[in-house]
Amino acid sequence: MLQIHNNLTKRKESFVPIDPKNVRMYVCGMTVYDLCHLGHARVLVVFDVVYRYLRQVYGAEQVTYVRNVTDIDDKIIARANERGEKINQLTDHYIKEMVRDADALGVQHPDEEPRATRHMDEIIAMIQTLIDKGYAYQAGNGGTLGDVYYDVSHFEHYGQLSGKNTDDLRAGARVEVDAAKQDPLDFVLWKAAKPGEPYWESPWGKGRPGWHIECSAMATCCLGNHFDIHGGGLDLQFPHHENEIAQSEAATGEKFVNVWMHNGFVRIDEEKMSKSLGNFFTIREVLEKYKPEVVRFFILNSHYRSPLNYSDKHLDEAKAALTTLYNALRGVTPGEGGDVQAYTARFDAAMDDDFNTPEAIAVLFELAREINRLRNNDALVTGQLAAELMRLGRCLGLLQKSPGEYFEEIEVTEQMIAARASAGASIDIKVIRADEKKKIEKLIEQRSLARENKNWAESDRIRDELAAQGVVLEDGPQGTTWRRE
RNA sequence: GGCUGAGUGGCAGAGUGGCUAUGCAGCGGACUGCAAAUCCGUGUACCUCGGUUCGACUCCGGGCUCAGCCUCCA
Repeated sequence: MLQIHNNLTKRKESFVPIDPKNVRMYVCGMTVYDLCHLGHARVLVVFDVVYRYLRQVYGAEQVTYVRNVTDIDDKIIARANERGEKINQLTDHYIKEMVRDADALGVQHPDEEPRATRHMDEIIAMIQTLIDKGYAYQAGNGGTLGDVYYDVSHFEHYGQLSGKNTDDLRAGARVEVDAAKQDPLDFVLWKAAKPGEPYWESPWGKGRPGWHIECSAMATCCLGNHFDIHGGGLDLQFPHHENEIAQSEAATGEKFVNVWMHNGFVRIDEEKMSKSLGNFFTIREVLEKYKPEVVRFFILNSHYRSPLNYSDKHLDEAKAALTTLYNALRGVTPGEGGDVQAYTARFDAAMDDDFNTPEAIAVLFELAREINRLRNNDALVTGQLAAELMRLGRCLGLLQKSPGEYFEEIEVTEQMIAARASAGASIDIKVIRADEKKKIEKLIEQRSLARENKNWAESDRIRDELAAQGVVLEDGPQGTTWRRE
């Protein structure tokens, strides 16, 4: 049975869906004013795997995954102003870029991707409900008329998720005191628009939502007042998720979420990667050096709640490990059936244990070794094991390409295209790839001829020539195979 | 200061009250024209000090160290 570490109770618990016919999960997605960095990649990949596994357990049609986009906030306004763009020009652009990155990483699309600006009615309605129920107030003297705040003192369970109590929070020197707030812990639900700022009409005048309310509104709108899983990066635990609980439960009078999941940080040199520290890598930058599947493997080779240290060395290791896995699949024709239960069971047991992907990956390597042991003796069983390896890999979003695709695919650069264009050759990427492949295979043929004649010098020369292009040759009983490094 | 989480072999990273994680790198062997890939074999690993126990890396307590949250951040 699936066990999940619930951050609300700080314990691993058996996962019992509210409705097994409709398991519902909401994950806080991006605020779209810049390219996604590796921290975002981790959220995308981790919850993609959660989604895939839930679909496997409960059925593909029985899971609803919602990942929102926050497309209005102070940083977006600031960035749009810097660039002299309209905010939706900016946000549309970065949403596209985000989708590109997510697709590259093999992240499946959520069932819904609501945007804050398209749920303004629900947001305003929820704020109104909070005011009506006495959980929110308009700023009085000293505040900007039209600001609406959430009254934390009215919400009994405030601090449960983050393990904080309101007295400690008030005592903390870092809580900024704002004259408009009745209590320093109160947070803004609706911000009055300053001149020149984008705004929506509301009962409190022109303005925009505060940071947390949009998630409460979108989550309850898409998934109902009470749903199963809410996820996001650990840095959202406080105050964002704490405030979401306060808003949602006060407004609906129902429990908001059963299970809270937070993935750990990506670190660089033992320090959190973050925008404020400026020590982040964008997904785009990393994908210039490593295949997306390598990045995905790197992320999943650590448990989602552990810190993940980024370095080229670790990515190189991930690449080597993935190569081993794909090597096992080479030259094998997958076949159904066979006695693979032991592997399935161990893999599922690992996933059932709070999505223990490193343990699940270990099972993949054991399959690979067994395939390599048997490949020259038992084609039938080898094929069955290979099919199992790919099937388990699918649950992690790994090993879904053919080994040929994985090893032979070349990066077609702008320069290559330009060079070919000026030479009058086709600039169709498929044609370029085919041409490159032909060139390599021609050289391999020449080398095979040399080897038949025991002309080792020529044979090695060709091998070195290809190696210089990043092509590795492997001589086997069935001839020579090649792969790109 | 308050509150979390973590400290495992050369590196990365799971896990368990007594029994092989796994990967990368290393070493020895097989295979190979040589390689590569692969297979076989190989490494006195569990921060520290006490306690519980027949037995603890694994449970409990103290200490040390690291990271994070308490302010925007996935």
